Amino acid sequence: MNSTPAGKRPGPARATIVDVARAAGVSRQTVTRAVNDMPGINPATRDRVLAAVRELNYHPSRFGRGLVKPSARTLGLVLGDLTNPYYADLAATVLRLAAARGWTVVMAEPGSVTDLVGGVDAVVGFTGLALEPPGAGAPNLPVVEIDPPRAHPGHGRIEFERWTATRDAVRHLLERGTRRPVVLDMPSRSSRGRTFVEAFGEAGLEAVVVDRDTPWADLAPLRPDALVAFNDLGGFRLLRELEAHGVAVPGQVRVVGVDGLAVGEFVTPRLSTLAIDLAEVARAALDLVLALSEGPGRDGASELVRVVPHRFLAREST
Amino acid sequence: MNSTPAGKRPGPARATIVDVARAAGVSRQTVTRAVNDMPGINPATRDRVLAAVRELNYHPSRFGRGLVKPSARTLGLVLGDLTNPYYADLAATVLRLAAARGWTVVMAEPGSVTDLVGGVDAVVGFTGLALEPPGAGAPNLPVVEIDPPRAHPGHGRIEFERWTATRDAVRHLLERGTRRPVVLDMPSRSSRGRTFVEAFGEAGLEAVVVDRDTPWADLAPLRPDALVAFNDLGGFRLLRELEAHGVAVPGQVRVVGVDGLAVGEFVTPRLSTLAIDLAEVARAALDLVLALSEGPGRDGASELVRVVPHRFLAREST
DNA sequence: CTGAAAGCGCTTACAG
DNA sequence: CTGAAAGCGCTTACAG
Repeated sequence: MNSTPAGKRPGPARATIVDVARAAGVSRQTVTRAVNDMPGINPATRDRVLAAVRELNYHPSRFGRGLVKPSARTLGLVLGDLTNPYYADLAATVLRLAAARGWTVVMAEPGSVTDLVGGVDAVVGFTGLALEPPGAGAPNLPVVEIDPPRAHPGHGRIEFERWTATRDAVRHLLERGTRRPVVLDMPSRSSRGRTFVEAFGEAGLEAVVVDRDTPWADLAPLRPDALVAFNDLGGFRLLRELEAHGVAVPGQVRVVGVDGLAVGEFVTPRLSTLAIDLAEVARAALDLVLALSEGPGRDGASELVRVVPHRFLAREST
Repeated sequence: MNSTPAGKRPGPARATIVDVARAAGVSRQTVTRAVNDMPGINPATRDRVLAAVRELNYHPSRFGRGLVKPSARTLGLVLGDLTNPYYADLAATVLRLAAARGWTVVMAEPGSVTDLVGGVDAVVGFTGLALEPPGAGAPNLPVVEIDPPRAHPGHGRIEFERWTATRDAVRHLLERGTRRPVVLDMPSRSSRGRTFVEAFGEAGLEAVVVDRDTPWADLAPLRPDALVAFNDLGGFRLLRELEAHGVAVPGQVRVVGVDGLAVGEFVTPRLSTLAIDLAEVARAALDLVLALSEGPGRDGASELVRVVPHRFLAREST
């Protein structure tokens, strides 16, 4: 009498709208009306349907529903290791903002971005170059990249403005007597590192650039009086090493980080840093994604970029 | 000749499998074969189809696909504010493990858990009591709760074993001369707080319990010589306040946290803490979810629980 | 207030 | 190697 194999069910098969309709003795769309709280349904009927819903433990399939109403949007959030509070803080804000806008958020690491394609309606994050899908050409999705090493045509972009804050930091360091600054950077050189080197240059100082993970043992021979860490986490590491070696901070060596992590308030001495308002980054990224998702004409390429400024936070380590 | 409204398209409508089939001059299932890299297709045909795929920027709808193959599983991860490294670290591990198992992870905050119901195939996390959906009865989903305040029938559960580590911590504190311990806890009293109070009791000491956010100004009158923070973040806060007030740690007051955050290594003095292996928690939770998702018989309720032990990490603050 | 029909985009047997 | 048919679970007009 029905199309299912009949008799014993193979397992805990989820109840469908048809099961509920049958149990309540109504049609499928009456179930829809009751479940989705739509008008034009007899209260008694609704109650009967909801009772059946409860009884059968029915939950609408997201697939069936998604097929029909394209409104349920899913955002792919691509971030580095959440173990780094910088990414975690950003994720926290994006999550909150996305939920407020009715989006669902799927998380992925840069390595598994391609799993996202086809599963989400838009992508936000530090996608890097991992975005190129293997076989099927570039994804048609709205993509917003945060602080990408280089612009990607067609993608939205959140750019970090570092000049003002970096100059502030350099001026601050100079005022405290810095003469031999060392900048710790990635082997491939980052925008943050270059900006610091240039700013020092403007001030008449030539900064030495070394690898971001260089231990103090290898730093000491350079006799630095200021260390620019690659990020706050690196700054924490430096602070610890300096303390272990009995080097006074900021007395002998000043240390500045980049990111503006909240935990920087808890280390000793508290870490001076180039902070960025992660909430603003998240907000800008989400706005851009929305614009890309809905806006039809993409003529003004300038529309695709949002700029968020850093600011220098002088705490105790400088 | 086709069923679409014809003529001008309303917007950037996504290409469907039918569009690709028409463009490549093949049937729908040949497109499926090419896109999903299935056997039994002429290489030339496949190339032609893939060319059309690229041209039309086609990506299979996750809804159409999901409707047919129930294999693409989605995990709902419910955690508190990722700003707390404890949750962030856990999220990082779950993400990695879930990806390895082929699951997609949707994140939600405890407040918006109900958005998840119907959108995911299982739920893991600190769901608390927020799990009760408003109208539609309890969800039929496999649910694994992490360290829940109380057991929830039918749900899987990751339990934290605190006794051993707590006794170790108390013994350690006593050896250092602790006589007036204060435990900072939630107003509603937590398992961690109660365990400490009992362990101190076993050792013949009566611990004073105060609110987790009590400032040092209100703590000082109690003349404590050991402070058990609610978690590591609270421990950091205490460390800072103590330093600001010129109180020696661990000389005058010993401080111990709970969580075992990696950043605890960077504060001064480094925070002693009750650590838990978050990777093990994540692994246990995922295993349980898998068992609940597939295992048919739920007779042995003992099967639904996994226990993960804390261990005491003596660092510098005690 | 309620229901019969059509269709969303895809895949899985089943024929050729 | 390729295609016609059926169906996954749901909602949206359209009739009654």
